Amino acid sequence: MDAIAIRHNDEILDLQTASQRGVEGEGIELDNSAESLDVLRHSTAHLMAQAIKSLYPEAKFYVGPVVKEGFYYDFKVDSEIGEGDLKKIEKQMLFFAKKKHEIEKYEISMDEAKKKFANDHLKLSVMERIPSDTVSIYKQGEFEDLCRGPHLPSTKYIRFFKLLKIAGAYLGGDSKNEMLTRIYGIAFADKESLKAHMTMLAEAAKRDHRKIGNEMKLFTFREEVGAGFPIWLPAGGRLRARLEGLLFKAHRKRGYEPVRGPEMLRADLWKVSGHYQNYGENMYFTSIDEVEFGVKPMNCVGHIKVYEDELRSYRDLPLKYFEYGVVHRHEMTGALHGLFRVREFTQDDAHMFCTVEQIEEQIIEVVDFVDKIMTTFGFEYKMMISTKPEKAVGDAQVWEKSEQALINAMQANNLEYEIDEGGGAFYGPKIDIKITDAIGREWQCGTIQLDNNLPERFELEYNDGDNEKIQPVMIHRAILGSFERFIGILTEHYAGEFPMFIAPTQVAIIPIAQTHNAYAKEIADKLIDLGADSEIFDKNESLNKRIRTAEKGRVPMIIVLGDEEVEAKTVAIRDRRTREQSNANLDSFLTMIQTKINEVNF
RNA sequence: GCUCGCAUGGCUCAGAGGUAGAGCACUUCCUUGGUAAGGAAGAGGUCCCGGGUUCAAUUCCCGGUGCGAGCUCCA
Repeated sequence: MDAIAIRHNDEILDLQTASQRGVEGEGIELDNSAESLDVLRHSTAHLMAQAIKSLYPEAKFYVGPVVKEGFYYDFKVDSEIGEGDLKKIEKQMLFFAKKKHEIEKYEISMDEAKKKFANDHLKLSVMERIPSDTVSIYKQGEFEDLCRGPHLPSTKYIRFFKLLKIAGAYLGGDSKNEMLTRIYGIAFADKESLKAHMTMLAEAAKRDHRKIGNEMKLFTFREEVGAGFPIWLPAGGRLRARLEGLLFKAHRKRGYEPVRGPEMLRADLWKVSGHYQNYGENMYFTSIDEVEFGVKPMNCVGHIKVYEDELRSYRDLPLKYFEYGVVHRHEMTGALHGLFRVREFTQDDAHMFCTVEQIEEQIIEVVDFVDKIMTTFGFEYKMMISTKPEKAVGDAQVWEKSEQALINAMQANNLEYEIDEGGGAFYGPKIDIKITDAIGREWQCGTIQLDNNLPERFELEYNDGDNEKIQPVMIHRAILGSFERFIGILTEHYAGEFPMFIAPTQVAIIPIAQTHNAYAKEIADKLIDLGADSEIFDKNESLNKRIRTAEKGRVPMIIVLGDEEVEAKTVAIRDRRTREQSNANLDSFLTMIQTKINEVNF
């Protein structure tokens, strides 16, 4: 296979640039490696621009970068372009690809470039952001574009691509600027990968938690209730309660104490914490007896008040408080999205107060906790450590020690992690947990954040062995993040087919005729004693209909009861997924359910 | 918050300037069925809200609210 680019001193250079500079390096072939796809997608974006230009000669182009999920190009045309035009553009792209245009590169000075694109205000504004004196132009056929590359040697390599969606986007991402048209697309080195990607997208749409949540009656939203305020329906309530229960026990086992702060606290406290000044526009305020109150957007202040309830000794530390904290945040309307982004949600929040020396062991413990939970749900995950940003508060030494503690914890656990330099919060470094779901999508859930700021602001302290007052370190952490978001992710991860231990209903019981109803009820009662929820499908409908209804309800286990079962004290088990049937006696069935429910412990 | 689009029974959707329809779900009756839709009858809608145009608006226009896509934001 031909090389489409080379790696030179850790830099990816296209062949045009390499020959221009007269350098050589390890060849990169056209495959689905990250480097290769980068080049391919970048060139596909250009091919799209070429196609658009030929269809809409007045088109002006802004930027067309490669992003995580493909590429896009922002541009402006006079006529309206809609979803339906994508096919047409794709066709034109194939036409140019088949022409096998060589992609040439040449450099001109910034002044020349400004002249060249004098009547293209979009390109001019791109150039304003380029500090260098010369710019490069890439040319394929008639089409030329200002670009830094790297690009393929020829359009002939572009074959497996798809334009995905069309949307508006502001010039430079600033809503004060004009709106451009953006088309997103994706490209791969081979047909199979493109197909797999398209299948994944279709699968993702099928798994949309808003759709499944509606079908399974997990939750709903109502216009009259307000945007971003979810309503939990009974089935969702059961699922959520199971999750909460499991997690509660897991916290207790690890020495966390349940606490609870009020929903609203006096605004003065939010001034002390700094939220009033820095997060105020996301908060809801009200006034009670002429005193201003703020509805909590976070739980830390409440937990600080728990800490302050007694004089603390180093012997007490670490102190670990947890709360399923209901918080309100004023998210922008455009950001709201199902359960993923709401204005009221419940965090599985905890705060640890400890000494600087204890940071590392605390982190290790949390990381282990995270591992337990995420592997139970079948998520792969990785950690991202974010270090000190430009704007930061606190002692430089504490920063350094904190960051080192995070890295040590990773290494001690042999965990894969990445570092986001300067990505930390202003008050401390953090670890974010990114999970990968069943169809390969990444989600950010948990986070562990060290905080030197709030202990300072609230003047927290403990007495050390010499009876000196020392400021404790505060660690914020959430593992699921929020129940809302996590249940949304779980719904998509499992496509609604929740495993037994969190399913809203564990067993569907289908008595064949009315004479079997008593036996059905008897089993349902026994299941409740085991902590399992069941639903009896005894409506006046055909057996087939009731089995179908139970199947569509995504209940993990279905049992059918008739004369034989009543007589022999057995159940006929139907596996929802395989549609296979088996028989078991009642006791061993109950034991099996109990085992399945209890086998999960975080 | 911004741009664009959408809003019709519980759900999924069709429809027209002259006050509405389908499927599923629901109710009642018949059917008592052994593993993915048995049959019949029936009930149910201020066509999101507020203005405007019109003899007449659910339909056209404006504003609001909610939802969707994207941007932006995310202590």
